[in-house]
Amino acid sequence: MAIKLDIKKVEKISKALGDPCRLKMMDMIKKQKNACQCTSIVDNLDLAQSTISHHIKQLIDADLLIAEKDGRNLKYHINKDVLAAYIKFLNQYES
Amino acid sequence: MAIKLDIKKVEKISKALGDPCRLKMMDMIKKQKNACQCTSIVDNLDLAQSTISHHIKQLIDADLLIAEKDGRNLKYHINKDVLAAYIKFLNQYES
DNA sequence: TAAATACATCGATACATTTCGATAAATAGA
DNA sequence: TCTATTTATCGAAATGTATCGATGTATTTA
Repeated sequence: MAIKLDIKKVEKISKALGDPCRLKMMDMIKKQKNACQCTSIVDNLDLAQSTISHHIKQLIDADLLIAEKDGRNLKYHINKDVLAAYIKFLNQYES
Repeated sequence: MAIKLDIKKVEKISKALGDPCRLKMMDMIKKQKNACQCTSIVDNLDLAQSTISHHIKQLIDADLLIAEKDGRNLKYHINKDVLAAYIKFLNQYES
């Protein structure tokens, strides 16, 4: 079933995507077959671990990422349903 | 020809869409057949004219809106090419 | 030409976000 | 159980954004 986003949610998703670090994270997670650990993000971006954690939280709060426990680590993957809903919302402006 | 967005541009567009006032403006402009004057936005949102002007500037700087002179007024309409390119960028994350 | 209208710009203030280091919490493995 | 590892949280400092009122600029119309 398709998700329907309200305007508040669209705002939150847009905000989450409006930062270079978070866009890079999305890229990394996508490239690593939609599963990526926080530690490997810390290794690849030149930011403190607490900062990365803060950014991930925002992507999760926007429902763009889903976290999944994997032993001691967390693996993240992209929430395609929400992304699709966001794209659908934007498509509205195209017609 | 299709527009290709770099990451900096994607960030800017996302940021522009990450504000409730600006989303409302996009809605208004869409509903008024993609052409809308600043004054009518001021009438509909409860914000000072200078604030509206500031928001419009950001949508224009992100190339989401195109301004067009219409006598003493400016008319705004949505830049569908840029919107399409933004959507295309996001689609990347879906596959 | 003068007045009115539409929009932009400026400076100030309030609010939000980014970033860090320090530290806490959870858990895997010795 | 103890230690090391992974992630989250907290408080503080720096930076960025939203908002306003006042004012500037351009243009239409009286």
